[in-house]
Amino acid sequence: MPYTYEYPRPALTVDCVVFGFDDEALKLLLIQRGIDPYKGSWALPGGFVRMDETTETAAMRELEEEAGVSDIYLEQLYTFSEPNRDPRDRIVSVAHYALVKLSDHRVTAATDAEDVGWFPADDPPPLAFDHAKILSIARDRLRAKVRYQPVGFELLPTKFTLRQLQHLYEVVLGRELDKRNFRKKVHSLGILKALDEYETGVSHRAAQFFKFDRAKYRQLEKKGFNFEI
Amino acid sequence: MPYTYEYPRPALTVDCVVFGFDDEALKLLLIQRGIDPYKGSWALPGGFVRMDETTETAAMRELEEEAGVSDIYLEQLYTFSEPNRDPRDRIVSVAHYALVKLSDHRVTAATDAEDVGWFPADDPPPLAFDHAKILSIARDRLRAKVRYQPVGFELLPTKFTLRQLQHLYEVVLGRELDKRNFRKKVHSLGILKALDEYETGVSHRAAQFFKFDRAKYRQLEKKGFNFEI
DNA sequence: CCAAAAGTGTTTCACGTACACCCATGC
DNA sequence: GCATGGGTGTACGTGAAACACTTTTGG
Repeated sequence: MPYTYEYPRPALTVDCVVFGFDDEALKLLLIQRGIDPYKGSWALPGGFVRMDETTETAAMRELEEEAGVSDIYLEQLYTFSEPNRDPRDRIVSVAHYALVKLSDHRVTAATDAEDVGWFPADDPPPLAFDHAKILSIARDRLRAKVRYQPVGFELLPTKFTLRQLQHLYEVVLGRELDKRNFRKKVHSLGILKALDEYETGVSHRAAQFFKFDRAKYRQLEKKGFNFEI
Repeated sequence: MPYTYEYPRPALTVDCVVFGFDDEALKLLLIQRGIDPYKGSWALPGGFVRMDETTETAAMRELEEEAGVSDIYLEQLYTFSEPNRDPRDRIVSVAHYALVKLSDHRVTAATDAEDVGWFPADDPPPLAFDHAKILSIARDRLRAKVRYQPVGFELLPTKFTLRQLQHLYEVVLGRELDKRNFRKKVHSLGILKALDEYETGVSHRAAQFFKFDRAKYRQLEKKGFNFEI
């Protein structure tokens, strides 16, 4: 125990709320804890912050280590500091939230985790610590953010149909959208590029695939927009 | 040095960006550091988080201790964790921002502070550590928040004129607003109560005083609104 | 030919924006 | 009486919202 300080210090951890989308529902990445406390419970991936990294770096590292997930969109959410949020010790946690393309990420359990998996973000299993509260705040943030930032796209595969995009917005916002108004709005933003490719093997008219216009997408990300649909 | 741990821990502090409004400009509360590092420099008020308090509690306590400011609106802003942001040690800081009625708060220097004062938020003196960056993020947040939350009111005295309210919005948003449209919008929100009181001693028609309808104000705070003016 | 989803325009209404004059008060 | 800011209404344009039918494909 070589680390000694004049005053007591809380331990500092990160937790990650990782959202994915599978064309049906919004999913949440959880790990099953392999150690106490809450051994066997499902929890948000996360861990201790090292002395040479920012919390964002720590969050990315933990996701890679615990779930094999890398190269994702991630940002800071909120810092949770209630003195008794962890039964062991005073632990302050900086929560982050992340968006991934589910199709690109096969998850694999690793250090400190017995298992890892995707669960419905609106109906997860009981969570360890105060993770249910963290999740709730992350859902609110995603719902708010989707209205003025094109973050929704982080959740879709590179090529996608307008139906997929609309369904994603419907799931995140929790209500149905009008097809014509949705398409009008999305096209008016000018961030989609139509591909010369269509769905195959569907028993109805094949939908066209789209991808993003990266330049315009970044531009819009910066100045924000108003998705009032 | 009685506090030892198995792994190294960053120190945890809070910093506070306190905004005030004096009918002219947006002001910022700063303390002059009485101890090294950056002794003599101006800095955001703040200090170490104790083991039995949340960061919000710590922020309130430090404001009371260092500047004699209490009973204010305060919320968490962002956590800064760059490993070299403090030259002494690895210090992670949870920044908060606060809004106060300038007229209600005479500030007084105290512990660890040589002096304390209000400075123009858009043109402060050179700041210690990474506090200029923290201030910049706080200003962005205030500008964004004022559009969908009635936070502006936290900055005004209990009784105020529509002119004062409009001027506050002009200062925060950084542009002039149309008087008639502003009044139409504010009245349509229904959160003001006209008082039977008027300015005195002014060499022009006396303006009417208003205060908030607390109930409707809280309601609107919860569900947000759209101040697109 | 039937089921299933793709794709496409127009009308209506709410709200943001621009804009000019009379009123009350102190000096 | 004049300088100063308080207080008021209307017309226009943009953008969100509501809404129905034809097209394509597989079985």
